[in-house]
Amino acid sequence: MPQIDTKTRILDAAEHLFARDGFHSTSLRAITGQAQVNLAAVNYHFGSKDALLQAVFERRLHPLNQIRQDLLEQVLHTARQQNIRPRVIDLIGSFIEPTLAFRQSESGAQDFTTLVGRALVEPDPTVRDCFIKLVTPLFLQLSAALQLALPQIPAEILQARLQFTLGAMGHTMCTLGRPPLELPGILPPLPAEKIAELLINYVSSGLEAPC
Amino acid sequence: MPQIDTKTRILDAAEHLFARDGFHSTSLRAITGQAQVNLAAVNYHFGSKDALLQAVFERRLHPLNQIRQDLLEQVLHTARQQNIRPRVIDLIGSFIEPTLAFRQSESGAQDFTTLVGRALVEPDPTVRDCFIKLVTPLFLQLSAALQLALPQIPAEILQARLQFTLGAMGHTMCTLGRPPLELPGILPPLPAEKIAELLINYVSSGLEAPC
DNA sequence: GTCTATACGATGATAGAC
DNA sequence: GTCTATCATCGTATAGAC
Repeated sequence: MPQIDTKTRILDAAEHLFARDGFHSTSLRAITGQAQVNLAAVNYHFGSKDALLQAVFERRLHPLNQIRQDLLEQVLHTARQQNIRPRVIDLIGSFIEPTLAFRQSESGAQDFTTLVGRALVEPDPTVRDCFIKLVTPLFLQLSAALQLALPQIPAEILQARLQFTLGAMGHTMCTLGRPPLELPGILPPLPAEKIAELLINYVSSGLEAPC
Repeated sequence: MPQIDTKTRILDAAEHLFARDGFHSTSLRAITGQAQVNLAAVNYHFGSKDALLQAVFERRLHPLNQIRQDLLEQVLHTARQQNIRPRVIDLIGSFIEPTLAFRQSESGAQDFTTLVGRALVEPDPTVRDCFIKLVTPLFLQLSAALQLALPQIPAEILQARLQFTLGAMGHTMCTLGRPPLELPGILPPLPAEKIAELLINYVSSGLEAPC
């Protein structure tokens, strides 16, 4: 009798191996081997390898996006009440801070951020689209909120800047555990909370820059 | 008789397939098949699959880094002559603009930027280290130059911000060709030159932000 | 419902004859 | 250098035990 149920064991193993080796380089046999379950269990519980990938994304993203969305709406609500524009730093904070907190708390979350980093640069639609469609709704909300906070910035410029932000954030999250550039002349890495604070500061400044 | 020599055909095919499918998911057979050369030719010309990857990186990075370094030294030289601090926007421009120009000009450069994007998030040292060691010298020079331009920023903060910059830049370069988020509510993408200008503006602002 | 054992067809790696 | 026979491994499907 396993302590953890089969579905979870498969998800944990898949998350780890997809992050470490990439989706296409990871075989179902490697996953079921690590999870100590039968090969066919993947097909039984998830239907296919693609569906398993989607389940790996959903398990983490659904609760995380819920938190981010709640925070975002809270920021917007407060601003509306006070009849002022929301602050960029608060909007961005509602997006970045839960991500960081989540990454620190849950075991396997580090693997997950690596997987997200991979998905962001993946040209193959199997992996990329699977991730993109889960974050797009929230991303559009954030985009609209930032447009509200920065009405003087043209929409297409703001959108480009949001892409830069996504890149900075994704890269930071998925390389947080590792040494930044493993070579001499590099200072020891800062603690994750400090990095998050610096990142929010950095991207806020970039988003608000005069055109 | 081929119009292009065997080594180049292998490099072109490897660059394309490594970018599209990832290093580990690309077989030598796929490469030699696309290049229309014999399977053994890879081992003859490059020695191994790993060495081929390194050659793919070097072919693009050596000339590109040379240009970036020349530009960087030119910016530093001008500042020294005028006895003023170099401007962040010029330093960052010397790093980003040649990359963009190169990406636009050379065929296959788009594949290459995708490959770089992959290398930046790759946990496996085979791919990652191979790339990192080729960009580190220039990266350290840029880091030192920015420290000169921004003496009021503590070194460890500047270093974190440089990592954010690397993330924003890497992500931008490797997703330039694709639609940013392929869903409704998204505006048509801007031309690459405009994106580069916005990116330089964005990261400069982020780097210079008050602590 | 859950899980296991096993099989299938496809694809790719490997090594030895030519 | 090339071709080919052989073998390993892939994702998926199915039959049946608990």
